[in-house]
Amino acid sequence: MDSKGIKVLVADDEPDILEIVRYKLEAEGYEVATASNGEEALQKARSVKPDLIILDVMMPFRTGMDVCRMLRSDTAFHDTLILMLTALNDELSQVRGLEYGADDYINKPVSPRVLISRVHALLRRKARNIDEAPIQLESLRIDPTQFSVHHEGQAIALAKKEFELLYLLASRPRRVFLRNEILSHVWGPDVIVGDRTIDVHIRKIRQKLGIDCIRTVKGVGYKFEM
Amino acid sequence: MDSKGIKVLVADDEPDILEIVRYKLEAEGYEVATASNGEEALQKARSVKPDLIILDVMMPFRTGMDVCRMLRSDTAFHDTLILMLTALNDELSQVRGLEYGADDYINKPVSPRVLISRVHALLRRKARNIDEAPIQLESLRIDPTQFSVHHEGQAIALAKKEFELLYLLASRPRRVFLRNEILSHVWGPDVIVGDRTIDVHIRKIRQKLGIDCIRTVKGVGYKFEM
DNA sequence: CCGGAGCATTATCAAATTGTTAACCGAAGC
DNA sequence: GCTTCGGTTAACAATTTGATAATGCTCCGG
Repeated sequence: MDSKGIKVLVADDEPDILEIVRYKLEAEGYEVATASNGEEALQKARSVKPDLIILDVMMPFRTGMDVCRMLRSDTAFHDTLILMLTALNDELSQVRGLEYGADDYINKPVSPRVLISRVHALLRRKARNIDEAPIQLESLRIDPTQFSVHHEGQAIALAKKEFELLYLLASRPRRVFLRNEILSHVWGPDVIVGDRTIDVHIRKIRQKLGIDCIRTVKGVGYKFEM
Repeated sequence: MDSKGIKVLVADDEPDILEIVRYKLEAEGYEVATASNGEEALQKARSVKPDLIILDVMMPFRTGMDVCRMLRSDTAFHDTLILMLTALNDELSQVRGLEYGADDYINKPVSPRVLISRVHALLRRKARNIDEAPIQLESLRIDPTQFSVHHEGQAIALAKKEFELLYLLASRPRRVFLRNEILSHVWGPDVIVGDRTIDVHIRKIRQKLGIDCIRTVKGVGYKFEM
């Protein structure tokens, strides 16, 4: 239940890899910025203020480790996640990446699947630690830290999946979420469930909330709108 | 699931694997073409124009990576999905598969179930290629992210086809779109529908919008103009 | 004025999509 | 072990959408 306006900066000097990673991340709903060298990565980090930075170790102008170290010494990036991509079996850089304060690192070559799942994991971790922002929309309050939903002061009990689904939709009011997106965010990227499963959960949410705030966009998906 | 008219090309030099994959894919309703070496894969790709190509890395005449790279350098295959089958633990080819622009890859041996689910996932993503740029023309706002149209603040509900048609026209104001162009963009390149179908949708849009912003160019097509 | 070409409109029907209910299954609690 | 709850699925109902046919309109040339 993430990727509401979550920004990821990807820095790699290989244009192809950059594009594939961008594609994959965007398919998961993240906002993606890219940089093709260390210097650009620093600049973009400052202008974009991403939640997560994926850094290739080997880059022109500044190495990923350089960038990592500089970001970490800046308090503005204190809780920005950094994921390092290290060269094949270059264990030394793993160590040093860690020393410089990366939150995770992956050995190249890396499959897109693995990368995405690590990204998810990192962001989930961050979300838990830092605390996810409660959403307040008119009289409806959705608080992920308490896992609770209140409407006009009344507590409404939602089951886990129901809550996650509602939280996803409400995290970006009026944006349409395709059924695929919903599946991949609430159920996970590779989970296969039946076609009617989403509907049923939507129905339960509508039923329990008692207010009409989830719109069906036929042939497309669902969106939250008060 | 639909998978109507979706074409998949499978290239592998193992006849048994080829047949199993073909069988599974056809059972899912895909149209399947096969090739048993790299050269043949290239030819078939050009003649069949598949939506997705499954490439074995190790093939005679041309390796899968070779084929992948050649296809990617051809603009006609720019948005053709490529799924690479790599030998077990052949990590090097993973990297290179990525560099050459495969959209995903799977390590052999692969279970048919997994293969099918990856294929589904890839095609779903492709299907969802909404251009995410909202269009704002005077008091009319067309937002593909929200799948919504607003005129002077008022939301106007359009059905999917109507929305896509309007979005196409509005994406290039004052440019005339021929009926063929409209058909191939909104309905797809190979869909055959009657002559009056476009008219009917145009009418519905005009009706719902309430403003006269779609001009008929007799004998030619339609254009958007505020 | 007439007739045809091309488009607009409307009604209608089939297909696609979603809503709803009930039943099932497994895991967590009692 | 029994019960409850959440999650999933299946089956069917309800709704919406898209496509077509039929008909009307309008512009034009003859």
